[in-house]
Amino acid sequence: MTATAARTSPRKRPGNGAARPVDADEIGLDALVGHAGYAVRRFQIWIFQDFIRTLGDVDIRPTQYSVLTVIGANPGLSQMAVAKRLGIERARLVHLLDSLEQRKLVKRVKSKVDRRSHALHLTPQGETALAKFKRLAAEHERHVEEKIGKENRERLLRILADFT
Amino acid sequence: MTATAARTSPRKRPGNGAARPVDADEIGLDALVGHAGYAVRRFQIWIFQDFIRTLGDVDIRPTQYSVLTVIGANPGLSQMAVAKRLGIERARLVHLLDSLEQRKLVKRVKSKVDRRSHALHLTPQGETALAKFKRLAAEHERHVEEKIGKENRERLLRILADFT
DNA sequence: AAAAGATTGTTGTTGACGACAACAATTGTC
DNA sequence: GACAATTGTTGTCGTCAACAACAATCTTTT
Repeated sequence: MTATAARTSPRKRPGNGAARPVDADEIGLDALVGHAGYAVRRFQIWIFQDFIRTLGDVDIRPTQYSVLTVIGANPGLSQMAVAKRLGIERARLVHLLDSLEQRKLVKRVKSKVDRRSHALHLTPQGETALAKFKRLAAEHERHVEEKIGKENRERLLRILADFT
Repeated sequence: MTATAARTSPRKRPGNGAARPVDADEIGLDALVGHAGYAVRRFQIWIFQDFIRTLGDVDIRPTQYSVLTVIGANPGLSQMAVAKRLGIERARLVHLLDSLEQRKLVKRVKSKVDRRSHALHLTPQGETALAKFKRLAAEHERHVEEKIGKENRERLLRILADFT
């Protein structure tokens, strides 16, 4: 169908200077409810907030967690490799690593193969810290299950598997 | 299971200053692949980029589109009502409306019921423009279908329906 | 081997966005 | 009428993506 069919249908009180106080959820979203992007955005906000709250005591944000996890699973990676794999700008990764290195979780080792690049490694403290982070992240993941349901979460992971 | 079971398993060449150039996608994500948040984040980035590109000619970003859609479907709403409904900070909405009002798509009408608030309306040009935006947004939505599949998209919308 | 081009890490800028805090004008409550 | 709450506004701060520029270092070409 063409879009002319999607008539907007002003609900009520279309007037001009009305603005009677509306009851919050009686507001229609119209075309928005058919858009995956809108639902995904709202969900992502929720999920990130829960992650940040759940990992609040250890002060680790989602992006930091993803960087630590990838380095932990692939020691010796260059910054470029990590950035590409996670879809982060290499400029942004610089600050992330600065922070993680100050906290003694990661160290940059000058590579001898390519003296431009740094080989990234977890420090011993980084390893034990990451283990704790993973425990908390798993707890966060349980919150997701409680929110959307166990089977829905798995369905969602399958649907979006290509994007990881 | 407890998290100690999730042993990280450094893949190969764990040494210290290695950093041999890796082949991009042979990098393991480890724990990340079990996290809904990571997949959702990557998907959201993809979907927003496609939206921005598809609506690039008319220079409309996702948030602007959501604001226009809600106002179009509920003329006369206050800024507070729109902000609450879309989960936007009212402070942020001020700038969004400034921009949309400069482009003559929206107008703020001083409410006579509550002289603190503004009743939001689309201008005539705003109406016709929104119709075009919706057409383009529908095209973007088709891109999503091509990417994840028609039935997967519907499944996803059902799963995340509560967040809209 | 020297010159030209590409890559890596870094620094900086821009703009969208969420979170907060403060404020004037106005409304609601007691 | 005094006092608290709400609405729009302005401002600051920190996160994040997108670029652009740069020095140091490979890689390729000749």
